[in-house]
Amino acid sequence: MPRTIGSYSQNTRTLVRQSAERLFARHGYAAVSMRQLASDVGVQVGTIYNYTKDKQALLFAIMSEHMTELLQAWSREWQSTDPIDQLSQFLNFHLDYHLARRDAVFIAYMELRNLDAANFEEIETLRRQYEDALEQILIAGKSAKAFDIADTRITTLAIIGMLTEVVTWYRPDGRLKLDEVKSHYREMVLRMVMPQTR
Amino acid sequence: MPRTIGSYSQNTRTLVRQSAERLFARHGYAAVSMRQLASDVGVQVGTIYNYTKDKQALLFAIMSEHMTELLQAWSREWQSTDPIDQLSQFLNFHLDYHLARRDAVFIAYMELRNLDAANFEEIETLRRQYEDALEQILIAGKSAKAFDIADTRITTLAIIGMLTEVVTWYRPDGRLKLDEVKSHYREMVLRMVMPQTR
DNA sequence: GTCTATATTAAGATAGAC
DNA sequence: GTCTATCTTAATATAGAC
Repeated sequence: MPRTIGSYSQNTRTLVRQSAERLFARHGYAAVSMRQLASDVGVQVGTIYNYTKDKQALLFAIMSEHMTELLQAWSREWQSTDPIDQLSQFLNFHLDYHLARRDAVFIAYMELRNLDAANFEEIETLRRQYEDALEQILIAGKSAKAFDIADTRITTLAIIGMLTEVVTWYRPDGRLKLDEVKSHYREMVLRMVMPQTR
Repeated sequence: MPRTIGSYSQNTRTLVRQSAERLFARHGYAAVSMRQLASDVGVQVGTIYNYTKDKQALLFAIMSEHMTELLQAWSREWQSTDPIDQLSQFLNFHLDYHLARRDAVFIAYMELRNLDAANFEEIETLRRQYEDALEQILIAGKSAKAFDIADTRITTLAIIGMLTEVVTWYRPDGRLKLDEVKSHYREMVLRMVMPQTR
């Protein structure tokens, strides 16, 4: 039987990337050896170096592409001009995207310490851009008096912290369905930012 | 000049512990070698093994003592019976305690992957107890109709996620004073749980 | 593109002298 | 209690054959 083009066998570059992402997320960058990675891919260690300059480049590629794709995906996603809708869209987008890419997310949050100084700066810039995307929504909503927020920066960080924490415990077969989780978070975040009469 | 008892020179056991906590927090458990640790303490590597069975025992001791002390400190702290006061006390306590012990906190959140299975279970149990301490406050407040909370477990995790995230960015010389940070978070959390008329 | 073999360095841990 | 010396294993990375 002839090989179906590009279907049966993934190329090694892809496999290296997938294995690295999974292993780094599970055991941590520093704890994973190039031999372990090679064994997981199913090649010998020398082969890995055909696809990456060194171990650091592998980590940086994973984090950098993750952050870039995250920013691109959000820029494609958002459209509404109503502050509340924008915020809801962001919450849904963030949870969907992060839960679908748990390994990359985990790495992006946990492995900052293991980046070279130059690589660290680049990733931090991207992360900052993502935080700013949310803060812009809060700022616009505050100007329009749709939101009542004392400090948009703090609120931005609080919301992202609270949302990202979901990645550490959510399981598809857990007590709550994803839609329930999303609606709970939507309610909590809206309460945080909407004008109140207490 | 005679040595002042217990003042000038800390004993090696203490130094090993302090160095390990700082180095593990900065570089990650897996990335720190016993030689690096010894050098930081100012002894040779053989000496380290007079104070720990192995590297894993060092990590477990740091995490286990941190979690135990955290739980003890909270049990000493809380007293009020009014739900809103209890929650405010928890927020203040959590931020004060976590910001004062950033290294241990960082390790306790980042290095779970590097614990042996048995050690992991033990730490998870302690962490769960701490989460439960907050959830008990929310449950009691909900029963007393002081709080309006759809799902106390989700709200517990959201609050802890949002508070702990502060550790990653707060700096004593930053834009906001600690008291300002605390009051912003108090406001956000109270909005999340208080009955609303929107 | 992958393998084997190897260079080099460093890791965790222990034994025994002082 | 600390040091030096050492065992053993494993790490990153490269060279060169197939």
